[in-house]
Amino acid sequence: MSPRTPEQFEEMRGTRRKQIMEAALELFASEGYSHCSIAQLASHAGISKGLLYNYFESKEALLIAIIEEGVHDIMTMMDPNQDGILEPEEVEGFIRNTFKGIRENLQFWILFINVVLQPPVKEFLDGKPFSSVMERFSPRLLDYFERLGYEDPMLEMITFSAMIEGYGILLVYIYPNDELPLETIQKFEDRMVEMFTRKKIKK
Amino acid sequence: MSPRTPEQFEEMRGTRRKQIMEAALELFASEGYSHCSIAQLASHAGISKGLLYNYFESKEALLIAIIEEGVHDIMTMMDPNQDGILEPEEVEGFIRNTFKGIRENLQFWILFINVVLQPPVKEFLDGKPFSSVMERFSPRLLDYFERLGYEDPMLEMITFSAMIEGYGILLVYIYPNDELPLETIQKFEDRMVEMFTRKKIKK
Amino acid sequence: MSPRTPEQFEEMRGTRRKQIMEAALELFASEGYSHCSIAQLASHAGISKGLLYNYFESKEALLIAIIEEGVHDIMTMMDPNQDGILEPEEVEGFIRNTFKGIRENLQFWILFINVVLQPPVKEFLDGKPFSSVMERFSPRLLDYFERLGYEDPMLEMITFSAMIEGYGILLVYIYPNDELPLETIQKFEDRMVEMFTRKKIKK
Amino acid sequence: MSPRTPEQFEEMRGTRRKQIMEAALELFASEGYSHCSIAQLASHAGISKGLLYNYFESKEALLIAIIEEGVHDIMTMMDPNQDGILEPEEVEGFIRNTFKGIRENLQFWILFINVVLQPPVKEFLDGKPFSSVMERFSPRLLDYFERLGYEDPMLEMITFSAMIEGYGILLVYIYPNDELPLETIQKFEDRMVEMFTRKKIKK
DNA sequence: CATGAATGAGAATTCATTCAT
DNA sequence: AATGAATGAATTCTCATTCAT
Repeated sequence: MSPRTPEQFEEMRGTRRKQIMEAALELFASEGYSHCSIAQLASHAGISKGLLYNYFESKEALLIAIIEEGVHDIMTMMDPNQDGILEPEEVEGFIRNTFKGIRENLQFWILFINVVLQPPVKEFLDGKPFSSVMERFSPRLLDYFERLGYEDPMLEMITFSAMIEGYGILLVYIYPNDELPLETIQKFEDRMVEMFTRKKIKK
Repeated sequence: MSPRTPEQFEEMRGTRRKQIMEAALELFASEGYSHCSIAQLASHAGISKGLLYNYFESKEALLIAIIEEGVHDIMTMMDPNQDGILEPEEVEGFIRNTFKGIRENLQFWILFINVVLQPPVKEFLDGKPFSSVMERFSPRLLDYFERLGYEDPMLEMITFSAMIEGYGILLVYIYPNDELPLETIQKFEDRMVEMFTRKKIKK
Repeated sequence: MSPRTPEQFEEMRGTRRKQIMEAALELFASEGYSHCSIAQLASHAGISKGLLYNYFESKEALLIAIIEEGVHDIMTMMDPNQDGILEPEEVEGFIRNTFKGIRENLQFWILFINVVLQPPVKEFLDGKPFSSVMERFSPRLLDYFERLGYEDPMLEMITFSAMIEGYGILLVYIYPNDELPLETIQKFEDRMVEMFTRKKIKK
Repeated sequence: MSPRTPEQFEEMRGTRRKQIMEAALELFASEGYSHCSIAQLASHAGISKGLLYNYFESKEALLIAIIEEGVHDIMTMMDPNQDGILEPEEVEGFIRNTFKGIRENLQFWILFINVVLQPPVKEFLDGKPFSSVMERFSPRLLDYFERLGYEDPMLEMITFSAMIEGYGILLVYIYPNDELPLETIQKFEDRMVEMFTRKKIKK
């Protein structure tokens, strides 16, 4: 066997890392971060405790890596064009993509809101580029509602945010096992699009 | 010095219990349940570790007691008439009272959603009369939207629930320090009342 | 109500003390000394923890008091004439009384061997007049077997002791619930009497 | 430095386990189970507290492991041929081996009777193949005495058991420091052999 | 790279004993 | 005399992290 090239090593590392993160996400989401021991995590990933530390500095670092990656994935899905001025089609896209993202990464979403709502864990998210999915979006949304002539842009933004977050909670907490009819979900999306992309005429 | 009467002891116990629960709620909400040690809890309540166990069987039992009391308080506030058929005025009352309840027990609310979203902790809520604030309410809401002629009662209920939950999340997570203008909150409430208490004419 | 006389107080104290000791004996014997908490003991005696300390300095003091009284009772039963030279009738009496004593105070006996076999607890028995039921008896037994012409007095004493102790163990450990036929017990006694009270002719 | 093989790990574990059990036996026997703290046990075994839990689930599990092994050793010594019909030579072997076993594992024997006599601890021995050293032996002994023509087989078995148990107690409790002359011990054994292996002629 | 034995700080919990009333 | 709330030291047990091999 010829010795592996540096690139091969690098790729192996990447694969392993991915494998650990996936296993950890599963466990974190189903058991809760605090209840998972390193031993459990390692065994669930099929490796030894020592090796885990070869890839992640600490349990918390592993968590952060998972969150960062997940948020990045979702953010990417939400809005590829992050700098311009929002147009109704973009808001519609945001709504539909967000919902799709939540549904397709439900496990991650569970972990995310768990983590994000834990007061002491919140800290390490501060200043990070993802501290909230909505935060970077807010000013542009406000501006958007303003331009479209909504009477109270702030109210619209609150309603918008609440409906997005509330939908996520519902999915995770009230209907965790696909109990929500797809048709209803579809209608809920349509309603949001309807509510937040129609030009208003100020009185 | 005559010995204390059983009544005196009873009163002492009641006061202490309250005091411990209040201190614990503060700490749980600000630090997260897992991060609070018994030592911290006791010291924050101004008592010894041992005494805490005189009042609560375990850390978890303390948490449960707090949740039970809090849920009871909120439930009481939401709907005193729990059995009849829902009328629009009752739904309006429910909306306004729920919001009021959340605002006035914000600390409890923080703890509640934290707990309720932690997978392994969720279990001990199962079968309890409050497993979700909404759960008991749902069937009557469905019936209510049906009677009022809403086109898709299920969709209405989902929207309703999502807006309530989402509002709670917003308050706790996005605007934890009263950063949300009261006026906007007021308008959000009004909008919900408007959305869910107007009789519809089915096509 | 006329105030109680000092004698009445004294008697009350005595009664209470007795009551506590009896309750404690029950619990110690059934649960084991280490597993009984003061709270359990007090509650089983129908009094408060504080009052228990009014009568006994400590948990250990309570145990010692029980042991002392029990040993005294058994010793009294075994041999009222503690100083003279042993005669066969006395040895027969000793055997029969010991067995009777064990049977009639089985609960105490359980506690006694438990305590006596616990290495660290043994200490506080050292130097006490009862450190072993047999100890004071041994020299006189040796002398007795000598006088009766037994070939090896030491062997007889060992056999004698072993049979007494072994019988006690059997009763407690192997047949704790009166499973041993009275007839067999009777014959065992008779055999011991037969073995240890017959004059021997040295070769 | 190549990593350790599973076999190496296995061997390390075995050695450590043994070492911990031996240290614990010493301490349990000399201090009493209840009085030994995990800290003491670990320090006496020269390891950290945590490591002890790597090998034994709990303090009680450690005790049970020790008892099980010890009983197994003694049982093996007592009677390798566990199923056949008893012959006098086997009974003689049993007597001599039992005594030898007790003498050579005196420390274990001390722990064993301590444990076995503690009411609440007794439970975990129930149903175990060794609940009493004698228990499995009893039916065959009864049958044996019957066949040999002893007048009251039950009486013989009781006497037999009592002398064995009593001897053990004597050794531990009355003469813990080799104070009993070997010669006397020898004679006691001979006497038991004499008593229980001579064919009787029923009247 | 890979293992899991080993550590030790810290967590929850127990309980004999004290003490104000 | 009587109560049980209150204490805090000691105990059992957990687990993230290190390290020799």
